[in-house]
Amino acid sequence: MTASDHTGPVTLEQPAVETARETVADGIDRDALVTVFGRCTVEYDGRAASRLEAGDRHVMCKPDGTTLVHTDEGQQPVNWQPPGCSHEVYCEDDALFLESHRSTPEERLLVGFERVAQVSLFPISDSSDLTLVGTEEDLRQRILEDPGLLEPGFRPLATERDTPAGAIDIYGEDSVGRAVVVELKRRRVGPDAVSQLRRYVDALERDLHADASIRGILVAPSVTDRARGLLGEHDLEFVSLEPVGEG
Amino acid sequence: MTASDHTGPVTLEQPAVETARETVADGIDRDALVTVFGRCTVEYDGRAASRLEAGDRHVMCKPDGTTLVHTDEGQQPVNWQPPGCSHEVYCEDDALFLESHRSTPEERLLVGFERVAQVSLFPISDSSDLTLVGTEEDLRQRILEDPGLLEPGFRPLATERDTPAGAIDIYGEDSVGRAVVVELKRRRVGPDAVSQLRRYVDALERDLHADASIRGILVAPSVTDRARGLLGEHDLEFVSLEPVGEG
DNA sequence: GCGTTGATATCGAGG
DNA sequence: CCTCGATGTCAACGC
Repeated sequence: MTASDHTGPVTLEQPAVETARETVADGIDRDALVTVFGRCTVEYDGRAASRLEAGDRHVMCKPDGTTLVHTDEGQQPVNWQPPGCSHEVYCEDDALFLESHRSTPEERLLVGFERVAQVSLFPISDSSDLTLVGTEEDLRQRILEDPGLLEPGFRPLATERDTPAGAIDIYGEDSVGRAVVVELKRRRVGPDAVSQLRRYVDALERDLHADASIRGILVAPSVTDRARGLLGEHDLEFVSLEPVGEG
Repeated sequence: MTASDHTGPVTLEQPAVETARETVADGIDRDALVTVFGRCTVEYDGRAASRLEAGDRHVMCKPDGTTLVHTDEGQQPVNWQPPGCSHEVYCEDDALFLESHRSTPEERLLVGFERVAQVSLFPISDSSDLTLVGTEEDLRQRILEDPGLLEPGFRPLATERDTPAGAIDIYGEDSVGRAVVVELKRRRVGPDAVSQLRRYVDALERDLHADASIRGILVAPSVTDRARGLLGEHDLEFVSLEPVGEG
């Protein structure tokens, strides 16, 4: 390893299409992150089908098989292909084509550049992990470490307890020994979460052949009006709690 | 307007941080799409909180306020900020900082480059619209144009019919005049869709004070085993249909 | 592979 | 603004 290994990006501006093709092919071959900017059309066919007429876009091809087509607006790419695809690049009729394909499901993305304004290759290999705080897992830990946050006398007995309807976030007992199903959400909840909790409570009642009713408690920072109504209809309860303290 | 307005991308390689700052600031000011590649740390604080240690990443700032931080892997950015944020750029301790901020909710993304390998400005303004086929809306149109696809004698009466639980995709009557609630899904469905349909049927029964039971039909290409079981438990029906014909 | 659920989901429509 | 549901959701984890 020498200092020359720290090669920076390679950039071509306004390249001829054949030059662009060679450079992109080389980048893909060397597992570089490749970007192409220029005027292009985009076609997708697979889980759905779409077409985008000519316009200026920024295309990124990652060594893991991802392709992203970005315009000047929006967090989401206007078109894309997920990881695991194989990239191909070729010229035809004086245009540069980037094609990204996979099976299961069968889908294909084709980007055709009538004009290439820039091609860049970025040597990149990022091993750093993101540390994230404030997830549903944090909320679970918070309750397991201090079950009294749910209600005085609550005792957790299991997490991820499986039922025919799916896994229960926290299963436990209240101060008088009644079974409790706890469903956690890291943010404000709507009707879906109530239905989900109801499914778990129903499934557990069948599982346990319970004579006494099982309590269901939804834990989240807050709840919408419609969801609160559903909670009442289904005899479910709500406890307000955030994933991190002092939030 | 002259031909010189068709200025291509501006690219700097291995710029000094102050030069990079000026160029990025100029790009943001001129509503260009700005990319910065180099070794950086990333901090986020808002709906959750996260930190990413130093590594090589590709950062994109869009004129609509979006920021995206991409590594060599994954379709999703490792960190980001949604549209509507304000970009800021400054130097401190010989490092280049990109800061993206918004309120409601209060959140902030800070990218600190200890080394900038490339800065690019892309002049871009894309007006082209994506045409997409194979959506839930296509499935609805397909049934409305040929209600017999659902079952012989089905008559649609309304779409988006509102109930206290939300809007029903298609409301209609079967061949003997019974009310039918139709829930559409463009792809294979799990338990959630069954619960959703059950909510709608329940809400409509209350709304209509119906003595006769209301039928609920889930329309999708296919259904998981667990969802099929739930359909049976809840007296709901399933019809297999895809968003596009000959799919 | 499929099934299920979480996510800083994102996005758009509607009130 | 908030609420609600679709998405070519994506991604992780379990089976």
